[in-house]
Amino acid sequence: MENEVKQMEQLIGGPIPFSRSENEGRPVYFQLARVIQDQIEKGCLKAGTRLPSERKVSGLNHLSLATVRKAFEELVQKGLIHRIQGKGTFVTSTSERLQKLLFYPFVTDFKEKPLITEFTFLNLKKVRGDMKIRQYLALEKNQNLWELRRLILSKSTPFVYCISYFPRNLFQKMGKYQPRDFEKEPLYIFLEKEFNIPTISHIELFGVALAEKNIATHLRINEDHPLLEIEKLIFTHQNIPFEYRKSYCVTDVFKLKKITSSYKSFT
Amino acid sequence: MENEVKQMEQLIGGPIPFSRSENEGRPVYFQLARVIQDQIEKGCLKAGTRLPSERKVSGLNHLSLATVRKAFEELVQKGLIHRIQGKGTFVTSTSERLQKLLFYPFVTDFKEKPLITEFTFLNLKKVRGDMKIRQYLALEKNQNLWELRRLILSKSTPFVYCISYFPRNLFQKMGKYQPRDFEKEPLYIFLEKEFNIPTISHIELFGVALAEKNIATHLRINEDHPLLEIEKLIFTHQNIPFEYRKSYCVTDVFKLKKITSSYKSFT
DNA sequence: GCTCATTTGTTCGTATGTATC
DNA sequence: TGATACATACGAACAAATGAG
Repeated sequence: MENEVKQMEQLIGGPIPFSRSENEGRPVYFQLARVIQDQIEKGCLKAGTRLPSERKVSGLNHLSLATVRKAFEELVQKGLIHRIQGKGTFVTSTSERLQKLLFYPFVTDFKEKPLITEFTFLNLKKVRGDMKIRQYLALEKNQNLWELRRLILSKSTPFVYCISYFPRNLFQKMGKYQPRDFEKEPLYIFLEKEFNIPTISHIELFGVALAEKNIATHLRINEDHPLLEIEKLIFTHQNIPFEYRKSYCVTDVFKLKKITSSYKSFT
Repeated sequence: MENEVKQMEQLIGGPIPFSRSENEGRPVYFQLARVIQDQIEKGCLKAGTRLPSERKVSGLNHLSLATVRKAFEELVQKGLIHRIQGKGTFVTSTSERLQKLLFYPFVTDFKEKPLITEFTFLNLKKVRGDMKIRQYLALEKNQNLWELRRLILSKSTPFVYCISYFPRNLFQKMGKYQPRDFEKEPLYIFLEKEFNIPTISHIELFGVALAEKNIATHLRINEDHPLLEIEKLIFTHQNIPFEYRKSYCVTDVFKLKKITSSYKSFT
């Protein structure tokens, strides 16, 4: 514990890499927030680690408490850190950040709770991938991909067939895991824990597709059955894409639910 | 201008309906924010109106500037108000809040910009509506609905068929508008301006449907063509639903795009 | 183009309350 | 109980943007 805090002091408690004379027009709190965010994005500050206290940062850097506070609040708003009264300030993990953001929230009706789902590992192999996918993931010529196929079930009934692609250079040791490892927790939690790649944002494209034979078999439906097709590109810090995913969903009974709010609701 | 501010002072610049002795454990800034939010939700403070300045609220209510500031910041985070240096603090309108939240952002690819779309009015009539819709919109027994049908086009090609339902009691004079009124701006802007009902949040259910004859004709496709079906329930303040919408989208060329971020990106 | 009053934005300092261990 | 850390609240000063004159 003591050791962790010591380490942080060197990073952001010590001399912060900006001087107040050449502050480039940006306010001090903004620059401080930037420096801390950089540490988090570079992976120096890992999920769960405690930052030094307001007072320490304020004292060591000759800043007002209010300034440090404002910098911290910036990062709280972004979901990068969270603060617990009496305990301290901590780097937020992907699972904490996405706790309420289910990737496959299927329901029968607006007011129903999402299905409880389980994943089944089907297949993991090395592939080159077609041009489109390689472009999405910004691959170099000599780089290859992992292709991961999974099935999502509810009460033992499969209803989503899911193909994921990952750049090999970011996930070199992915081949060493057991099928079980891909099934016991959401993938983005697995990826943060094992590869230190947090999930920050994603873009989805929704369309319709007809089931081809292989997929139809796994989903226990007829060939050419209409399916909800979702293409998803998933990003880590600094808008770097690390996964392209294609999902085929049976929506005869359950439908995919998305909630959008223009602002945080009152608590 | 002077008159507007005067009016506000009576509302939130005057004696605020809480006394510091019986503050119920909630912090002062929180109670102040709550009072202002109530005024906005009740419609007393309409979109675009200016609130009294920090100093005025602070002085008239014997509060610290920092306390008023924190209350205002709460409401800024929620998107209810926005502040402009040198000008003042203003109630945010729906169109400002949803400016970047397109309802039908269709694209050919992840990186492409959304299609420019136009709406065509098809039909508006009074209906009773089936049980399901009446439940969604929490209708009383004697209340009826408006049914609005529209077509969404891009470059004169129709690709979304859209049926909306509204409770008649909230939109009594809807029948008096011309088709043109439904076509010249997004519906949520029209509804805020004409009926003073801001759009705050919505829930969507995504599924697949086959085109029935009437819809297929309008969309210029074959019957039973597979379509992306979106059911949407739209809410105003205090989670009150005011529209149920069903959209049928042709996704052969363009796909619906959704962006999800676990936190605000840096600017 | 300039000045001045107004309004929000930033930064400093201080004190006290409250949760955690 | 005490030490630590965040949360709330107050007061003050100056910077920066805006708009009216």
